[in-house]
Amino acid sequence: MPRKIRSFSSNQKLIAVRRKQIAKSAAKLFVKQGYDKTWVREIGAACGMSMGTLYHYVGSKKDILYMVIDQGMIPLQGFIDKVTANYLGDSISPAKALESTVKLLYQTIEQIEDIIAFIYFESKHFEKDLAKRAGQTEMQCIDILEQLLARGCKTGEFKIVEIPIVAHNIVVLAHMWSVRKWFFKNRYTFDVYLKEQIRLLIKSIKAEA
Amino acid sequence: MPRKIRSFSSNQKLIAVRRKQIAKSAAKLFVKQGYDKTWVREIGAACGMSMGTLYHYVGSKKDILYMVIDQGMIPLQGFIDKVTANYLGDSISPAKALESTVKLLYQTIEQIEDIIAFIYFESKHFEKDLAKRAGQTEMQCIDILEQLLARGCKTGEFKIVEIPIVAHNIVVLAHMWSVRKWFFKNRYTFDVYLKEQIRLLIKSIKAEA
Amino acid sequence: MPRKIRSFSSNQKLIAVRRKQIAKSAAKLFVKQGYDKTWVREIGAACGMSMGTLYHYVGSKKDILYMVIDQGMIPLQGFIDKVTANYLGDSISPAKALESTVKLLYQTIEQIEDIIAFIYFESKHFEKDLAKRAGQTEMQCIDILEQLLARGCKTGEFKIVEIPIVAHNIVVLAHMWSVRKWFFKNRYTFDVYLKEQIRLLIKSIKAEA
Amino acid sequence: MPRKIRSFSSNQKLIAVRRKQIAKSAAKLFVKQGYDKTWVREIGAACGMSMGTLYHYVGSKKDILYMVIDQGMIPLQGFIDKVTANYLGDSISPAKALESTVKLLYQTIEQIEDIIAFIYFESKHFEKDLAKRAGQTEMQCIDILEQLLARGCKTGEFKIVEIPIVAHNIVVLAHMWSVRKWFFKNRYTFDVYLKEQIRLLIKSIKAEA
DNA sequence: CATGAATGAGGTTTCATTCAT
DNA sequence: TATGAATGAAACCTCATTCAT
Repeated sequence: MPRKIRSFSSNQKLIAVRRKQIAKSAAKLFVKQGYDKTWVREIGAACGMSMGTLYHYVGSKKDILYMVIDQGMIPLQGFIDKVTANYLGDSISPAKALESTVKLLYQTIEQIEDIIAFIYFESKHFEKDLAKRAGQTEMQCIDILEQLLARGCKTGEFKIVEIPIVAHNIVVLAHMWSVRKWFFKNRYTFDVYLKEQIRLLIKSIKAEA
Repeated sequence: MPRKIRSFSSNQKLIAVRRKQIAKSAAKLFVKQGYDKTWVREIGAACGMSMGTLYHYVGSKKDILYMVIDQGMIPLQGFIDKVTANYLGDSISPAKALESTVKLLYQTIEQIEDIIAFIYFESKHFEKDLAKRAGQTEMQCIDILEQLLARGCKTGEFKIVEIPIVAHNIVVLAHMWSVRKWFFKNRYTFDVYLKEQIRLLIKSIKAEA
Repeated sequence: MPRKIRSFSSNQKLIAVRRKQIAKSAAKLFVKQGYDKTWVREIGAACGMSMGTLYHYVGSKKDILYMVIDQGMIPLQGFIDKVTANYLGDSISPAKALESTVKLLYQTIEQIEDIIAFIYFESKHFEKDLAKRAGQTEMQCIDILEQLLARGCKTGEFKIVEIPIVAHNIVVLAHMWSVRKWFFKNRYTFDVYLKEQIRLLIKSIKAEA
Repeated sequence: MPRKIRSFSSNQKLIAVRRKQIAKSAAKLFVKQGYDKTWVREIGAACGMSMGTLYHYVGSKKDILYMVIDQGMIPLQGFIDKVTANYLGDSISPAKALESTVKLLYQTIEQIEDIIAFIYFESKHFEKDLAKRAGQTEMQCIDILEQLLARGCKTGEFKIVEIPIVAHNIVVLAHMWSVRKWFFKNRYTFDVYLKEQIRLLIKSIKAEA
């Protein structure tokens, strides 16, 4: 259920084009400066629209924020779809499926690392509505991971006491690559970080001989 | 080196008392509403001071923010001191020392969970100065953990490829109890969360037989 | 090198118009009430702009002060140009040239008497930058007078021991018509004041037979 | 008629002592920073009184300003008395009397140059009442000079068209040593300035042979 | 007689949104 | 459909003065 956004235009195609332009420019600015410190005027300038024009396609600054978050979540939706299609079935071993899924998750999150960091730093200022929207996609990711972990436990490959905690850890540690860049930037490449986290994860959950 | 804060009073004891009152009230409001959305007037009202009075003990709103962060860091400093005194020596086995330290870290962070969450959500808007101040304490925690992990590797109890990543994970997952309350609140008690994270940690790093 | 002043408009012509309006209204108010006791709100009201509008064409109250001073200095710049063009050459006798120049100087200063008085009363509170800007124009006037006086000394028409003091006296006494209106207003017309000061000046410097 | 200043004390002697302390400290601060930018708190600190104590001897910040100006005018009153006693009679030649008087005037004003500059820069902010008070002393000086000049005209030593203008010039140029220090400081000593101004004055008014 | 903690009205500046052209 | 000038509420900080002790 997308947020209803006011527009003074009736040309649906044009609306879509303009909104995508707006969201793209706004995303960059929001990420760089934060939501509050970005002026609508700046967003307009960044996408070559006057303020009047911008307000023809968008009802408020909040609307733009919603658009940015929604745009940002698209790759994660892609991740969910892909995993659901490929890794949730019984055809692959749980360990393999988990590893592939985690790898894909990390890569997806790295793709949108700016948005991820932005959400961490600004979500407090989100209205309930928006926070829930951002949280939902994430919950779906956790959900998928829980399913994979559960399957591994059932087959005896994994031994886990609290599946939600493990699933949650996976997601959070994927986020941290973006959120705590200041710590990792000069220490590791993404590939090393990913490989190491997967190693630790597997070791922590695999059933012992 | 504490930040120099202006005061119009010369009664050091009173200054300390008032500032503690201010920091306490401000912390609550900052955590609830964010820094920008909290008015100085509100802080004054919350601690029963007029704005004029408040500004006798504090030079600016920024000063209050510094005080809040500094106050918040005190328990963590205590943690650092305690661990340095008790667990860094050779008298205890690395595994025991690590477990005690992690437990203490989690408990300490839980104590100041509001501040921790606040820092996560607002640090992006902090001035360099303040960000560094908040980051420093955390780096000290990571540092201590790295030492403990290194000792465990040397004795052969642990087997770790990238110590900084493990240390970092420990701290981050401790934070997450505060930052992502919305996820855990209705699922686990703090004790279960703590116990489970420790179990996962130990399993992920212990040398295999 | 004019001060860079922020504006949110890109219509240069409009900016110029609005700024002139603002400077004009502000000048009146500054002169009447002083800088500190004039509110930006008042300036806005005086030129029919809301505060928001005013701040579209001006970055700060200080900017307005700069504009007022710069506007005020324009006639003096005109004076300098005119004298440089007409009276600094050898074509006119030094006495004639001096007399014409002083007359023009007095008339110019009378034109901007409000600004002159304002600068006397407020320059102490100006930032270095602005004080220098206001002082520079005046130094140019003194400089021109020194040249004229020096030429008169060379031709033997004048006999002066300390040229800078005489030049300085000329400028100061021209200012005084503005600064000390309370003394002269009910005693003399501008023309009598001017004529008399010129007479005294000439007598004080002319070489005796 | 001195301004009536409120006091909570009834010990007249103590009142006088305290007020003198206050005026002295305040004068320094007013001169250095201007009236508005000097806090009552600062004045208190500068003369070692708490704000409460200060307000026992003084009714308001304005009162302090009055005291400072009145204190500052005392040397000028001395000048007036001395000249009245010594130079207004017929016993000395007008030229001699004028020269001595002008010299004394310049010296007196130099003594209180800070206050003189302060009055120039701040008098705009004075209430009518105070402006008049400061102006009155000055008018007395001008008056004395006018008498001396008039006598010289009567004896035929001077030839002056507009006596008030000359008298006024004398006073103003004496002030300028204080007000425009930035111009003279690096060019002349006080003695040279004084001597030169007297020479110019005499030449401009003496009757020709 | 002395103290200094408390008060609170008042001025500058920001920036999302509207609406006439 | 596009423009951008205009609006004005809202928030930080200052500092003279009072009054309980």
